[in-house]
Formats: sequence, C-alpha cells, structure tokens
Amino acid sequence: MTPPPAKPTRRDALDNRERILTVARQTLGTSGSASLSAIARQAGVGIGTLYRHFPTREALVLELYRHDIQYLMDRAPALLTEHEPLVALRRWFDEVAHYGRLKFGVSEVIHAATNGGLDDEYYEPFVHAIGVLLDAGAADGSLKSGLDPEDVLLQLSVLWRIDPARDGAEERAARILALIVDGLKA
Amino acid sequence: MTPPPAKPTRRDALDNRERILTVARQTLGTSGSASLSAIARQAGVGIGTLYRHFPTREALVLELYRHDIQYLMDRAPALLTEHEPLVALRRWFDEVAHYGRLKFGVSEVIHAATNGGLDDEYYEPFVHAIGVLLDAGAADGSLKSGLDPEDVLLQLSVLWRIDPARDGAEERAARILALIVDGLKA
DNA sequence: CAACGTACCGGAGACCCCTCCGCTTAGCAA
DNA sequence: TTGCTAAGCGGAGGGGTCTCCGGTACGTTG
Repeated sequence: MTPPPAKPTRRDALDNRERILTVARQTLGTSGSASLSAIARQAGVGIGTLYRHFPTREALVLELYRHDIQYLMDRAPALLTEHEPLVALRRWFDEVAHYGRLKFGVSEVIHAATNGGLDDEYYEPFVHAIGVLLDAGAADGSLKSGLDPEDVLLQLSVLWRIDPARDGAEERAARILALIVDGLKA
Repeated sequence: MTPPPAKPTRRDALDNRERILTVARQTLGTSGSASLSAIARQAGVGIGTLYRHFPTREALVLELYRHDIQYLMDRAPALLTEHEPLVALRRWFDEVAHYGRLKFGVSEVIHAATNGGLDDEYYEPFVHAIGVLLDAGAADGSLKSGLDPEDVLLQLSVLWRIDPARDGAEERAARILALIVDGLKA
C-alpha cells in the first residue's frame, strides 16, 4: 500500500485528479454502477484524462477505498494481539465480508484483484495479511501448516459473489465463512 | 436439463439457429472470447437474430455445452454407486474442475449461473447434483448434515477463477478442492 | 518577461453490447 | 394457386469501454 502510483506533478493534473475522485465518490459510492464516461463528463474532464489517471475502473474504485482497505489490512495483526489465531482469523474474515457488503463496488474490485491481473499493489498486502493470520494459526497448531495465502484469498473471493440484495445474504456469507475456516483447521 | 427453450418452429429460424451454433462452436470453442457481433456476421445473420435465439452470451455458451454439462450432472449419482459418499464427492469435484479447465468459456458461464441471474434451467440441476452427493454423505455420517448445496456450488465456483494458463493451476485447484472438502466433513 | 519543451488535455474513433421496430417471408387456409 | 398473418429477420441506434494523437498550457529557464 504505497503512495498513489505516479502522482502527477502539474497543478491542473492534480486538480483534475481530485475532481474525478470527488465525482466518483458520489456516483460510484452510491450506485455502484456508473459509466466512466458519465463520471468524466460530470467532472468536466475528457474521457482520455480519466483513463490516464485511472487506467482501469478497478484502479479508480481502489483509490476511493484505499484508506478503508489499508485499515482492513492493519486489522489482521491487531486482531492477533487480542485473540487466539483461530478466532482472529474468523473475526478478520467477518470484517472483510462485512465491509465488502457495505461498500458496493469493492466486491467487484477485490474480485478482479484476486484474478491477479491487477497491479499487485493491492493484491500483495491482502495476501500478506492472510499470511500473517495463517502463520499464527500454524504456529499454535490450530490451523494446518503450509497453507497458501493466495488459495485462501481465492476462497474468500467467493464472498463478493453473494448478491447483498437477496434475502439471507448475510447468513449465507456467515455459513460459507464457517465452512472455509473449518477447511483450514488442522 | 429440459429440451432447448422454446424451439423455433419455422424452418429458416431453425437453420439460422444451427448456423449460429456451428459458428459459435468454432469461435467460442477455441478462443473463448469472440464478439457476438462477429459470430452473427460469420453466421450470416443479423445481430438481432442472434440475440433472439440466445438472449445472453451465457445462453449461447450453455447451449454449446449442454450435453457435456448433462453428462457431469449424471456422474454424481453414478459415482455414488461406485464409491463411498466422501470419495464420490471428491471425484465429482475433480471431474467438474477438470472439465471446466478444458472447455474455455464454461467457467464464465457457471460463474454467471452461480450468481442466480441465469435461467435456472442450468442452475437447478447443478444444485440438485450437489444435493444428492451431500445427502449421501450426511446419511453415512462422513459429511455435515444440513449443508446447503447452493453454498457448496458457490464455493466450487472459485475453481473457474483460477487462470488455467498460469503455472500450477491444476495443483492450486486440487489444493482448494481439498480445503473445501475438509470444510464439509462432519 | 518571454519563450520553449513537455506533461497533460480531450475528444474522435474503433469496437462492443443490447434493444427496438419496420420489413420480409414461411407456412397455412381457402 | 393465391392470399394472409404472425413468426422471424436484421440493422440502425443509443450507450459503453478504451486508445491514440494533435493540440494546449504549465512551469521552468535564460
């Protein structure tokens, strides 16, 4: 989670970047699905400008939620200081699931991220956070050892495929998390 | 897995349908990503005609693999006659994973199917097949009881997100399947 | 303060998805 | 055979994504 990639130096460029982010926060934050062309129009910039600043839709959304994601990643070690590894793991999963359900759009993005196609500026910290939890669990014998964090992240990505609008979405997420955790236990 | 939905009655309609499927089998079957407009053009029909016959891209692909999918679904009860439930479950998972890795495009489709948005003509049999396996496992005590087949299908859908081109794709699929099965055990 | 190089702008354009609706024609009925 | 009619055709059109490159203006340098 390094600073924003290749911050523009010129003033107008920075202004544009901010305007785009402001508009995106409103539209993407609420609807979840808004055309990039519409965002560019509302922000008063050309479509080309938007794409230069944020090469993909994911890049834009990730930038919106940069801080939140950072927070989630930091929670992994924090939870480990408060709970036993197994509990910490489960709590962290819950928090991730809960967050993904709130902020529409993040789901799609993390989904994309787990595909590996994304710049791993976001992928790697995610894998790292999981790795920390898995290591702790392996150390105290509650989890299998030798687990691959990427495998687990992939399993987690299923959460984003639960339609939050449908009834019982939350329960389903909880059930699946329980299954995943059971599979990881030693 | 009922007969094709709403078979057209007129001859020209049927001809068009077949020509579309023939072209699709070649293009989608090999590349996996081909524009529907290109398929329509190659098949010598208007884009509107293609969309009338196959309302979505998934509908088209699913039609291509109808028989294969049917075969997979039938394998579930068949495996149960040859193996203990737990083994049958694992074997069936393997077959599904293996098949999905071969036929490019199926992945996307089942992925979409698991979203529920799809006509459940395909979704339901899938859930049913899993249900049969889960029931057998619950009956002999090797699996948890009360498992929701839809949950399991959702977990399985993660398989389609493993890039088959990347190294170690097969191993990763196997690892994840093992984790899933472990999570289902009693 | 002028002038210049380049970082950045912005929209036209290529391509795609999907819908809608006026036109065509297959197949039936007289 | 000759209508007739609705099932079916097909492409124009609206909206979207993403690229590319001629033009603009920022900030620096003399």
